[in-house]
Amino acid sequence: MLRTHTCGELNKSHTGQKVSLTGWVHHRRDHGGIIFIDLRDRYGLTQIKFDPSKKDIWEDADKLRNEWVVRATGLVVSRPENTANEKIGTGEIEVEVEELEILNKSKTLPFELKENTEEANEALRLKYRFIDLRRPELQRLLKLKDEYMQCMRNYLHERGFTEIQTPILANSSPEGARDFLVPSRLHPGKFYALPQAPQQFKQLLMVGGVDKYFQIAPCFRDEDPRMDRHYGEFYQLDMEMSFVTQEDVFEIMEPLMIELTEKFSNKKITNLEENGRFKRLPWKEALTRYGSDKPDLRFDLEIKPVTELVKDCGFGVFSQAVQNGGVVHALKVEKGSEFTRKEIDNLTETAKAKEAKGLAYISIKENEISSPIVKFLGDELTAKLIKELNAKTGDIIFFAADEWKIACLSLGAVRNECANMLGLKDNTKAAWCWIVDFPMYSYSEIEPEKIDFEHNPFSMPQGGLQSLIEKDPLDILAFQYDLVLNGFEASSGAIRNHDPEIMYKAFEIAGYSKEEVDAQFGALIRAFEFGAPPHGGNAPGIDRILMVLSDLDSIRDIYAFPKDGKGKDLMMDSPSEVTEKQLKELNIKIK
RNA sequence: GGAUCCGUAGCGAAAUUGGUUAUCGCGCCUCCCUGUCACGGAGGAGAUUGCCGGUUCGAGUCCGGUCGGGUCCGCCA
Repeated sequence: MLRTHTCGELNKSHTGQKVSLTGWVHHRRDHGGIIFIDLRDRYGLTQIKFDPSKKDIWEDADKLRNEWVVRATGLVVSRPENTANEKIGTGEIEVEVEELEILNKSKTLPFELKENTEEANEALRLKYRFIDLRRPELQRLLKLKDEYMQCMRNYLHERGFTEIQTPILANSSPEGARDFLVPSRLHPGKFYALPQAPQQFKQLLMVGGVDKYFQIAPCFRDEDPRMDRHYGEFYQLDMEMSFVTQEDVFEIMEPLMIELTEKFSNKKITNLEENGRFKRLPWKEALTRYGSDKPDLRFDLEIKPVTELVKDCGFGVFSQAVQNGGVVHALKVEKGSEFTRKEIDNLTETAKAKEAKGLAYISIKENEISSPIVKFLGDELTAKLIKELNAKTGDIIFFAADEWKIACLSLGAVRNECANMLGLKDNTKAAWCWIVDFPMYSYSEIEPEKIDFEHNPFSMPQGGLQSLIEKDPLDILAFQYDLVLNGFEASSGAIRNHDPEIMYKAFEIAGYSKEEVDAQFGALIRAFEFGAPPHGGNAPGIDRILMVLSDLDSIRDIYAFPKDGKGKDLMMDSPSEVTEKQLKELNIKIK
C-alpha cells in the first residue's frame, strides 16, 4: 500500500506516529515560510505542512497545485494551541511532511470543486464526470446507492429470494416502449432487443419452479427522458413470487419500503393506515379524488364531483359536458383567492396541457366573488357549490367539465401545480400508497371504438375467465397495482395471468387472434401449457425511489455515469458513428 | 413532434431606455508573506457576448433564423 492511513482517520491518538497519506491537493495555503496543503481522499481531509528547513522537498511543495495527486510521509503532530480546525474530523492534528512524492499532476480544472462555489452547468460537469465524482456529495450518493442496494438484497435474501440474472440480449416486445435494437451478425436481418424489463423471463422462472426470484435488473427503454426518468437504461428491483395473492406481495414490499425510507431518507412516513399498512386507493377513486394514478398524498387538496349539482344549470359548458356523458369536478384550494391573474392563466395552461378546454373558477375574496362563470351559474347555484365544497373566504374553486378521464387528469395537474405554488409539498414527509384495481381494458386512444389493454396484458383479470366472458370489458378490473411515493410512481406490479385459456380470451377481447398471441408471446404461452403456478410480483424503480427519498432534483445524480437530457453520454461521446466494416458485418446500410 | 426558459473570460454572475475601452467574484500566472484552513497583500493574463443574418450612426441589449442545454406536454410503468 502506498498509504498507511486515509485522509479521514487521523486524530490526536495518532500523534507521534510516522504515517503515509495519499490523495489529491484540495487546497493550498502558501505563507511563504510555511505551506499548508489540505490533502483529500474520499474519506476526508488532512492538513499536511511543509517548512523550508527540509530543503529537498520544499521546492516540490512549492510547485503543488490543486488536484495534483501526492504521497506524503511524515510525523503526525498536534496542532499548536488555538489552531485546531473544528470543521473537519482530523482538525486537531496535522502531518509534518518529511517525504513528498508527486504521483500525478493535474491541469487546471474546468470547474471548481471547492465547497462554497456555485455548481458549474451540468453539461460541463457531465463531460468531466470523473472530476465531478470527486465532490463529497457525489461520493456520498455513490456510497448511499451501494448501501441501498445492499439493503434490498439482504432483505429479500433473508426471505428466501434467489437473485437471478436474465438475458440482456433479448427479444423485441410489441407492448410498451420503444426498444433498443441490436443487429445480429450471425443472423442477417434479425435483431435482438434489450429488455424493457425482465417481465417474461421472470414469469418463465416461476414456471421453472424458482418460487421466489429477484434481480436488480437493468431495463432499457428508448423514450424521452424526464427529471425522474433516466434516458435509455434504468434499474428495477424486479421480483416475482409463486403461489401468492396481491396481499402477499404487499406484505413483502411494505416493510422493505419502510426500511428504505427510514435508512435512506430523513422523511417521516405519513398516511399509514391504523394497522400500520400502506393505504390502498382503487384506481378509479385515485383519479376522481386526486386526478392522478400517482397521487401525492402529502397534502389534501381533494377533488369533488359536482356533476349532479350542475347538470341542469344554465352554464352551457357544464350542462353540455354532462349531457355528452361527461362530468364536472371541482377542486377547492385554500388561500387560492390570492392567485394573480397570471397565475390563474398559467394554471389554465396546465389544465389545457391535459386536454381540458379551459379552467373555470370561483374565487372567494373578501366581500366579493371573482369569477367569469358566476353570471352564468346564478347566485343560488354559486352559493350551493360553495357550500358543497365547504369553501371559505380566501379560497378558490377550480372546475373541470369534460369526459371523466380528462376532467380527472386536468384537475389533477392543477392540484399538483397549486401544491407547488402554495408550498404544500412537505419534503419531510414520505407518503406511500398502493393504487389498486386498475381497469383491464379501456377504449383505444387511437381508434376510439376499439378496446385495448389499459395497462399490462399479462395481468390476471379479477374474476378470471368468468369476468372475461360475462362482464363488459370496460368494467373488468385487473389484479394490477402501483406503488406511489410522494406523487411518483415507485413500482408497478400484478398478479399475472398464468392460464393459457384466460390469456387467449384476454387477448381476444383486445382484438388479438390466437395466432397473433402465439407469434408475439409464444414462449410464455407455451410455458403456461406445462403447469404454470399462479404468480405475481412487482418491480420498484430503485433509482427513482432513491431520488425521491434523497430530495434530488434529477435522477441523473443517482447514476455514476448518467446520460444527458438528450440521451448522450457527454464524457464518452456516445452514441457515436461506427466503421464501415462494422456496418458491413451487420448487414446494415446507413441511408 | 410541441411548449417554455436559458446561452456574456476556465467557472459563477452583472451590464438603466440600444451609447465610449463589456464589469464583479472565484480560478489561473508572477512576486511578497512561518499558523493558515474560503489565509492575506501587490501586480498580470484571459472574451469574436453560442453561431449566421437583419434593423440602426451605433447591438451583449431589438428582430429573424440556427445550434446547444434545462424543464414540461406528447411518449413512457
